Amino acid sequence: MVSAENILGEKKLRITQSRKAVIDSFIANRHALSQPDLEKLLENSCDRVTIYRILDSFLQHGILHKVPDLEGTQKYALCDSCSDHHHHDEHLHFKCTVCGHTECLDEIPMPQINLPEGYQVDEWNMLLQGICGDCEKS
Amino acid sequence: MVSAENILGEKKLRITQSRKAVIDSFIANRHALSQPDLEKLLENSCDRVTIYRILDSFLQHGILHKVPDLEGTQKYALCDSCSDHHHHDEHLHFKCTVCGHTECLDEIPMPQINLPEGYQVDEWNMLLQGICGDCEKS
DNA sequence: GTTTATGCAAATTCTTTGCAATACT
DNA sequence: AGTATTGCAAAGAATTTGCATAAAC
Repeated sequence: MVSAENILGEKKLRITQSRKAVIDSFIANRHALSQPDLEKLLENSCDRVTIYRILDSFLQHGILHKVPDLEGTQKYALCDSCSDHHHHDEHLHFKCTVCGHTECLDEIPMPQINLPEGYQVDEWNMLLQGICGDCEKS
Repeated sequence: MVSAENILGEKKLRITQSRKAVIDSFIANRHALSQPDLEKLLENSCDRVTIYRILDSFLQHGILHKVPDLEGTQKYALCDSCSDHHHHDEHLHFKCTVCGHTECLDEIPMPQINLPEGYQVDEWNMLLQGICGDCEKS
């Protein structure tokens, strides 16, 4: 089981209340969160600006990765196997148009793609949109 | 050859200076553009707010589609075969980390993906990032 | 005690809305 | 002429920066 302390300790980052609160939000809500989402969740425990800075720092240290979205505001999710400055989030993202949540589908392999000559790919991101298993039942 | 007048005529939209200017920007720059990009390109020919409204209208009429991006500001590109209210942009997007441009790779087929039971997909978007053919040469 | 992170204030950028004036058919 | 689009003003979000205070090691 991942804990905020574990994650911060591994990355040799100071264990602060704000950082723990941000990580705990991602653990509790299993879907991707934006800065405004976090601001609402944490309005009593930490400042708006602090959240921006924590998100930046977590991106750099491979604790969070960016999640593609077509709504304008950037979303983030916990990394599974990212190292500093290099992300290895080769997985799919699924956004449900009913509940609005975006989840990482880690277990599904990324498909093979043949690019034209001369293209060099470092990172790839995929966003599927539709109705998730939970929402379809209701 | 596509022209702004053709596109607007087909969609039965009024042919205005601003709309032509927006479409011409997309034709001239072959990569995806954001509202701020357009605002710079068109600062003498049309108003900031007008650009937002044109982008909305073009999305609805299938003239433009959203392009996934991890930088926060939404990007748009010309649709190839979209109809009103339903987009068929099942193609890849490639963002070059050197020149910063995102292009549509229409000729590459979207790979097949097997989702878990109960997921229903309406739309899918893919963003590859790396170095494009042009930038790699230099 | 030293260093790093946080909070607050303020500025900047991005986006939306209302309404009167203008341009299009 | 009639209708749809635009421009302007202004408000509301989202994001960034600087600096003094507070928390972590």
